[in-house]
Amino acid sequence: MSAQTPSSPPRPRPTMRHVAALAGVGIKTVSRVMNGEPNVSEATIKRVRDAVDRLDYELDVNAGNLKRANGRTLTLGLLVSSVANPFAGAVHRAIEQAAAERHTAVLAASLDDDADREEAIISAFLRRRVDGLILTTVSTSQSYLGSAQERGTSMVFVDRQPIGLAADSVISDNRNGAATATAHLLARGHRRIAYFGDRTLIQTANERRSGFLDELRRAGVSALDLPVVDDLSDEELALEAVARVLAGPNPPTAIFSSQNLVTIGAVKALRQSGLQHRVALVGFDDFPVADLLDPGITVIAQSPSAIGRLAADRIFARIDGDRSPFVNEVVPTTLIERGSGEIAPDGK
Amino acid sequence: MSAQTPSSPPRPRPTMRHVAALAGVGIKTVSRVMNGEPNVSEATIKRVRDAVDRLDYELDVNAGNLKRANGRTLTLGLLVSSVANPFAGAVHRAIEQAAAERHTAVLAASLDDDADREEAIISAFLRRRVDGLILTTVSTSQSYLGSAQERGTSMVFVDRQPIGLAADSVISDNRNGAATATAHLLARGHRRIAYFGDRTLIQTANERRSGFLDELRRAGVSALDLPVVDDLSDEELALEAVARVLAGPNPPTAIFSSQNLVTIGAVKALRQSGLQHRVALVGFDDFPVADLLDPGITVIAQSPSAIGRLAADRIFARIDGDRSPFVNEVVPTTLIERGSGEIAPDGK
DNA sequence: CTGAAAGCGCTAACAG
DNA sequence: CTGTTAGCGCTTTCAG
Repeated sequence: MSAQTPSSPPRPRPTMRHVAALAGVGIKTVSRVMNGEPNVSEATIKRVRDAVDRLDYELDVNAGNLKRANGRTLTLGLLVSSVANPFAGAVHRAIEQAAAERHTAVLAASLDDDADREEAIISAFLRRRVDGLILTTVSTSQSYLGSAQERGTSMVFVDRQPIGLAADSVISDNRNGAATATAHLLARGHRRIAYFGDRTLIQTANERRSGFLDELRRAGVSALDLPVVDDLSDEELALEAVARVLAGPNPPTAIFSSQNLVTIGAVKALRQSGLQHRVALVGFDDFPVADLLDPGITVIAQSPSAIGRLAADRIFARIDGDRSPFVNEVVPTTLIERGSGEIAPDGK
Repeated sequence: MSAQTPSSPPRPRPTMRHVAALAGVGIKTVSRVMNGEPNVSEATIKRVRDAVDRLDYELDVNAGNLKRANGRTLTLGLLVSSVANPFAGAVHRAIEQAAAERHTAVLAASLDDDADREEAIISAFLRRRVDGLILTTVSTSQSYLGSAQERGTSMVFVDRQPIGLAADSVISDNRNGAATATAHLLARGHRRIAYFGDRTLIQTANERRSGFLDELRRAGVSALDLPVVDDLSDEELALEAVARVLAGPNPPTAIFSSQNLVTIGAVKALRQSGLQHRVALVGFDDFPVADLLDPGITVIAQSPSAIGRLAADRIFARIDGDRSPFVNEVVPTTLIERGSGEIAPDGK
């Protein structure tokens, strides 16, 4: 056990030369052993290993990649809305798992829907020469990534499609998911359905809104006089907006909320008005213990881990040289009935 | 907008030499401009900038760090139980925020409480020459980190204290938090309190268990015949264990659950037995919408973002050369009353 | 204010 | 099977 105080000047870090000297071999032989290359005798391997252990030597991968032929850094850059967000966490987890199998490390960063920081964060990844980029972007164009792409940095967009750039992407079936939610409410007889959505600058929010409106049109229900509220960026705003609509004239018999925090805000507003068992609610995106609420919350669940896995598979295929045309993979959503979405227009 | 198919052989990436040639200056001048060093005329700066823009040049920080005096990679390695876990996500977020202010990137990895992978993951960080390590470990000794520490890799342990190694750490006040929860139940008159805990190999689980037992002792309540169940590693196991205890002879009038998933398992078990309004429950660690359940779940809340911020502050202080003695920072917990913990022994 | 030379730690290409 | 030489892209040192 070391002292209770940090060791003063750090002890110098051994290099391959030190290992080579101690083992009495050439530096290239050490390199061979460290990288598991063939053509080294068992005896030599052992001598090198011993020297490595004695010195506690750790290979410097950054130095190696400088000269290495393919220039791979075995590092991925992941940009998500926020690493604290459960959806992003699940995506991250799946990517990390796939990356670990390839001895690849993951740099993660949060964008917080701040378009101004997007380019700076990605630039930081690029300066580190990541092999690939997995991105959830918010700015209005990703064309600035064109040259990085041409230089061999693979990239796949997650939960977003790139704008002004051709690239792979993996997204939830936002439009159909929202349509399914809407159809579910229509099937129960609802005609007065309110929509509460996230910021319209976010692509997925727009898609979900479109899915909602599509389905109404398909059913021949005019959306003209239905409450449609956008830009609900947090629970607080959502609660207020839903409460206002519920208290207004001609209140809706059902609600479709396009995002997690909006759904929770809606639940709170319904409770405050005592309407949680009389007004139907379907939310987009599942959340923990949604089944333990009263009523249980019916949701359109996404598959974040499937999205992460697909994104990882895609990027590694590209890194491995796949030159097939870009694809947009659409991951289906699932309707989970838990009670809130099955309330009839008359509150039964 | 580029083509719908990836560009065939990647176009070569420009280096400083290319920029220097195009700008008609020496390579060192480009270096000065890219790093914001002084002693370059405005005119020269502009010519370099123009060349950089024309070529879309990005500095290679890995190459630079090779020769750079302090050898800083501006990279941190973060090891958590799982990046998909909300506690870890909040810690990560806070660390990332502090890191961004210092232009430092964060490599994140999940350990999944698998002691065998711990050393391998950390070794991967070390091979990338991270400036610092922020770690949630599970193995029985971290003495293998001694040499990395002596060589100047800063490290702080989060949610854990290192074993066999002296280093900084930042943890929740697990023991007092658990004692507070127990005292809260004792104060309501409960004497028959059951404990349900996570795997005992996890340090925090042990601390919480100790806090529970401490407080009983302090109150003169024997824990000998109280139900104490450990090693509940998931919701399913917790549900079964709680259900079994509730159905057994002499069931408890109150429950203390030492972790998130255990708490949720307990909630489900109580519901299944219809006892959610008759048996008190206090859980360690808060979770989303705990206030929307019926009853609301009383918890001992941690401050993951405070923990992350403190850990980041600590590691950056060390990276900046702070040589003061190692400290263990203990972050207080907060009791949040929501109903489930305020049920009296007679179910009122 | 600017640039040439040396070399960071490693791997590629070769020669033995 | 092993070692030597060159040089990855950059920063340092030092001379202009």
